[in-house]
Order: sequence, then structure tokens, then C-alpha cells
Amino acid sequence: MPKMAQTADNWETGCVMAQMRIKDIAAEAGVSPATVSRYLNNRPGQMTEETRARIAAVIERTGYRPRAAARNLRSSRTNLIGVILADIANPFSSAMLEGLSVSAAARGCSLMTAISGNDPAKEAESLTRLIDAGVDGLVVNTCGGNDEAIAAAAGRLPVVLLDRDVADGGVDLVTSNNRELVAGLVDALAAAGSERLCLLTEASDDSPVRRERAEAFADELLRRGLAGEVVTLADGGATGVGRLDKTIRDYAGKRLGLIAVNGLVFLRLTEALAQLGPSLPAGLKIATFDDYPWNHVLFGGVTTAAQDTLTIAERVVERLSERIDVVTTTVGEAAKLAPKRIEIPGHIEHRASTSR
Amino acid sequence: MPKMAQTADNWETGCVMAQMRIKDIAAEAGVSPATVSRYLNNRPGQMTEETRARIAAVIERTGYRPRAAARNLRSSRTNLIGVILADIANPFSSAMLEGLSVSAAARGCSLMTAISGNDPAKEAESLTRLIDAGVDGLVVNTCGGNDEAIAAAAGRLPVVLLDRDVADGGVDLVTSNNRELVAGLVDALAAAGSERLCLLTEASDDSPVRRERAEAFADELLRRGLAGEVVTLADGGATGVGRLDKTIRDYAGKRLGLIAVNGLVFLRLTEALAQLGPSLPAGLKIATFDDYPWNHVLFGGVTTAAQDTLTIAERVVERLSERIDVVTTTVGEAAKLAPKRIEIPGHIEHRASTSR
DNA sequence: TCGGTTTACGAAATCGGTTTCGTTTCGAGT
DNA sequence: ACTCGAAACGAAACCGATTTCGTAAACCGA
Repeated sequence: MPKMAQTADNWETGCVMAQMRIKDIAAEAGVSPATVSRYLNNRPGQMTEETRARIAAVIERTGYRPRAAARNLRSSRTNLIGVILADIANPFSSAMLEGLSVSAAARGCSLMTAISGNDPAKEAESLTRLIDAGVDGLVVNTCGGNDEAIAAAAGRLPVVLLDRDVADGGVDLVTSNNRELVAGLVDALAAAGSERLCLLTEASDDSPVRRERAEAFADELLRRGLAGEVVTLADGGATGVGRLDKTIRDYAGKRLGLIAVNGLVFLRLTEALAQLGPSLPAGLKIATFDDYPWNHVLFGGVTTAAQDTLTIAERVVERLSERIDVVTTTVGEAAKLAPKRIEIPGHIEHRASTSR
Repeated sequence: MPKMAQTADNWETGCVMAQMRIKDIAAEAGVSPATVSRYLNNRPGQMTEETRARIAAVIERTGYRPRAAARNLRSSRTNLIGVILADIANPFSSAMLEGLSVSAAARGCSLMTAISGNDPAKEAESLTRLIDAGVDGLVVNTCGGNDEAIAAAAGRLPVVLLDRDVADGGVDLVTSNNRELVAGLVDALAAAGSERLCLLTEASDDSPVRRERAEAFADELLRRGLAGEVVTLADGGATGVGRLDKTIRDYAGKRLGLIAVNGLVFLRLTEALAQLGPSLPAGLKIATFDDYPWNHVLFGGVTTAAQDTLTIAERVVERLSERIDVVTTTVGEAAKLAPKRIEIPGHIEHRASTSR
């Protein structure tokens, strides 16, 4: 005989069905709450197939859902992954968010997101906010300036860095193989006949990623004996564009190849070039990082170093899960995982902008 | 004299400082846990300025942070807002996420995000996942196909729809003033001399937003006595583009004006036009919805109906907070808020593509 | 058939806050 | 001085699950 839940509002009129508690389910199934809990978490201590079926039936019929807060309190696990993104306007970030969302869901976790907007203060605030909320682990795409705080956080709970490293390196990092991607773009430009290469960067962007790409670019030029330089655009439209015009004019006559260090720089480059004419100046070849939708369209297609965002996301979540499992399994003294740097190979999309 | 927390690991060697509990703080401050709790939530039942200071000092010194799970369990509030986005690749969504993040943070809430990727099944799954996680309220940018489930959810907890409505309308909605934006774009094209207007849509997109814009477009043509039609592109590149070419050829000689119903359609339009030549066919004018970064660049700037994403986000969170407050304050029987439809005015960015 | 080991399950403690309710203290009014 | 109401605070119940520990039943080989 079905027993009413203690909290059921069952006046004859108000048929607001009860929020069931685990003990209500247990009572209806004729077992103890402990057994229902075991069922819910399908624990090693098995139960009779018959008991299992009876519990399943009751849960099915009542539509019972365990309250997460109670579960979290006792088990001190939330199945929540905190994500801090520096700049969600960047399509890399949105792609990453989608990837993380999928990978996390596959492991039964949800995402708590915070967006720093490239503001270190907000990033720091997000850090404590998410930790206070009790996330099991943290994915951080840092904007810089919080290296100590992040390292400290990594000491208290699992943290995996996304794309951007922190100074002292004691934290897991998943990133693209930037050096090889740079080489790939240089390849493409060289093959298209460029004699002189420029890597376009932005003054405001001092991220480790930019630095890594710039270094790789310089190394690559050296290795091949090519001429070229890193051109840093000033911030905010006009000045920067002026600087770019000058660069292009300086090299007029030479076969120039340009690499935009990221998608935003590429847009500014496009703007600048638009002032020179609707199509590319003769002999000018272009390539860029970050595979944005407009890359297919501008200049009839821009050769692009595309990052494998889905795989990056998957590996981030995988690594984070490893750490979370370790934390919840071991006593936490000896079993520290050594920090790990994971590089996910991207690939070059060859398009019209580097055809001969 | 400071008293050790019960859970402190204080062997002489392992100086892992304790996770403090509220009772530890209470003990150190010489008050009861209840008082500390009152302090933490600055409750109406005031306390002596002196007590307050003593508690504050202890908390400050120990760096105590209350465990969210425990708080959630007892108070059955989580300060979490669930967000379901249909398509994060859409810059409208990312802008919205940032706005929501800011507005929520201003109210002390964090965001739990789920991404449906325009898949109704995943949307439904996200719905239950977020509700099970105990969010206080839900922001849904639905991809359609779950109208009943969403309405049901809205019956159980506060829900505000973002940009896209559900069928039976009993749920709060915040959206842009699409009709006026359509009128604005038609204005711009007409002023640029277009005699014949097309609204370009996609077959796969059957969202209420598309329908609203299409209806407004038809109405607007009627009202002004302009000729034109809604052109639905087939899905997947080639066919759709062919259809578009045909449209353009059909109208050759007439002064044609095109409106892309959203940013993705605009990109496909751009692709198609690129096959015709690097610059716009003579007399062809273009306008689009959604203010994406590339809009500044393509065709030297495309006239755009820009939505006020920040305000939309702010109003969504505001409305959701109202509902959450009502739920937690009242007994929940009589005090139902009537569903509300909130329109946030966007504006038209006039750019080169509709100059004469 | 009998000791010994699993296996299935229940009773009760527990997680760490919040909330209710009651008691004491304090100050104002007469 | 005495009463009364409000303010300040403490004791203990409580939120709803998980987890530990203990026990009875089932199984099993000798």
C-alpha cells in the first residue's frame, strides 16, 4: 500500500504532489534508506535483483529525484566543474565551452561558468566564487595576473589550465602545438611564394600563447633563413592600422606574407587591407590563427591554423577527472599527480589566401 | 585562546590547517553557531556591534568560508542560475552569456550552463540536469521542441525565456523588438534606393524569432507598398547558394535590397556573392541581423540590426530574481506572478552597405 | 552438519550549515 | 521599583542524502 510522503500536501483540493525524500521511497519499497542510496549510486554492495526492481519501480512511478544539496553535503562531491574563461567573445572560448559541456556531461558533471572579461580582478573573484560554491575541479583559461592565486587554488583542488599557462608551471596545462602550427603557416606562405614574413600581434596581448607563437615564428625564420619580423600593432583601431599600412608599404614590391597571431588581429588586418582595395594587393599572402566562421569568406578563404577544440576540451575534462578521482580516492598525502603538459595537435586549413 | 578545529590535522609535522566549521568560528569568538550564521547572512535579528566585530575578526583571521552544500541543504537555495543555450557558436549567445554572468554576479549568483547545440533531446536532458542540480531559476534560450517540458519546468521553478518563446506562452520572455528592427532595416534599404526587398532565411531555422521577423517583414512591405518576398535558402551550402544566385539574377536590373535574417545566413550570402565578384553587384544593398565582429569588415561595413545584449541579460536576471524572491518569500499559493513579455529595443547600425 | 565467509540489508551517525523557539538582558515608561 | 516589550543570543531540531558498522541470512566446502 503506497504510503504518503511526510511532506505531501494532500488536501482533497490541493493535489500538489509531494517532494519525496529517500526515506519515503524506502518506505514504499519496503527497504531502508541505505538500500535506496545504494541503488541510486549502484554501489559495490549488491542487492537482490528483486529488491533492485522494486526500488526502481517505486522511483519510476513517483518520479523521485534525489536532492543534490543533501548528497553534496554528505559526500562532499558536487559533480560540478568550474570554468573560468578570459574572453567569451573569442570563438575559441565558445567552442571550448561547448566541448567542455559535452565532455563533462558524458561524465555526469555540470559546468559552472565564470567570465573574467580579461580582468584579473574579476578572474580572482571568480576563482574564489567557484571554489566557495564547491566545485570538484576548475578549468581556467587565465587572462594573467593571478598566477599565485591559481597555483594556490591548484594546491587545494584539481585545476587544469586551458591554453594559457601560469608562471611557475606547477599546474596541468592543455594547449595546442603552437610551434608546429606556426611552422605550418610559415610553410604555407613560403610555398605560396612569400619572401618576407610578418607575424602581426597586438600590444595589449601579452599572453604566454602570443609569446610562444612569436618565439616559434622567430625560430622558424632563422631555421629557414627567411627574412621577417614580428609587428606589434598598437591598441585601438586607427594607430594600429596606420602601423600596418606602413609595414605593407615598406615592403611594397617584395612578396609579403602576413600571419595574424589570432582572430581579432586578423579582423583588424582585414579592415586595414579593405582601405587599400577590395582584393589583396598583388603578391600579398595571408594566414591566420583561429578557425572562425568568417575565415571561409574573407579573401575567398583564409589559410588558417585551426585548433582541435573538441579534443582539447575532452582532454581537459579527462585530466581533471583523473585528479578528482585521485583526490576523492586517496588519503591525499602521497598520491599527488605530477603536473602535466598536454599538447593537442591542430592542423592547417589551406585556403585561397595562400594559393599561388 | 584559539581553539583547534575538531577536524584540524595538527600533528607536529603536517601543518595542514583545518577546514573550519561554523561551530569552530563560534567557539573562537565565544558565541553560538546561530549567531555566526546570523552574522554571515546579516539577518534582521541584529547583534551587538562588539559581537559583530569579534566574529568578523575571527573569520578574517581564519579565512573561514562556509560550505555551500550545507547552506543549500538547509535553506534550499543555491544562488545558482541555470542557463541553457541553443547555440554557443552564435555570438549572440556568447554575448548573452557574458551579460548574464555579470548580472548574476552582481546579485551574488553563479551560472550553471548547458548547451543544447540545437538538439531538443539535449535540451530536455539539460533541463532536468540543471533542475536536479538545484538551481534557483532557469534561463532558457530554447531550440524548440520542448515546449511542454519547459512550461512544466516553469510551473516548478522560476523560468525566464531568452529571445525565443514557447508555444503556449505562459512563461516570461525577454526579447528584442524584432518588428521595429525589421522596419529599421527596411528603412535603411529603402533610403538607399532599393526597390525590391528580400528577406533571406534558412529552411532549417523554424524558430519563433525567424517567424516573427518574417511576418514583420511582410507587414512592413505591405504598409509601404514595396515589392519583395521571403527567400528560404535550402540547407547546406551549394543548393542554398544556387537558389540565391537565381534570386539575384531574377531581379537583375531592378534595385535589389537583401536582409539576412541572422548572422549565419549573412555569411552564406557573403559566400554566394563572392562568387559573383569581389564587390557588390551594382545597386545591390545589404543589411543583416546580429552585430558580429565581421560585420564591420565585410563589404566595408554592413548595416546591422544590433540587439542590446547587455540590457537583455540584465533584464532576464532581474526578472528571474523577482520570481525567485517571490518563491522563497511567499507560501507559493496565491502569489503567482503573471507571465510577462519584455521587449528590449535594439538599434540599427548604419554602415556602408546601405549607403547610396 | 558445521564453522567460516560472503552477501544483503538495516539502524543510526553524520555532513555543516540554517532556523525555530525559548531565555536572558536591557531600556523605557509609569 | 516594577512591568513590559524588544533586542541579543543560545540550545537543539532540522534539511536529506551518504556512510559506517553491525547483523542475519545465504552459501560453501569439508
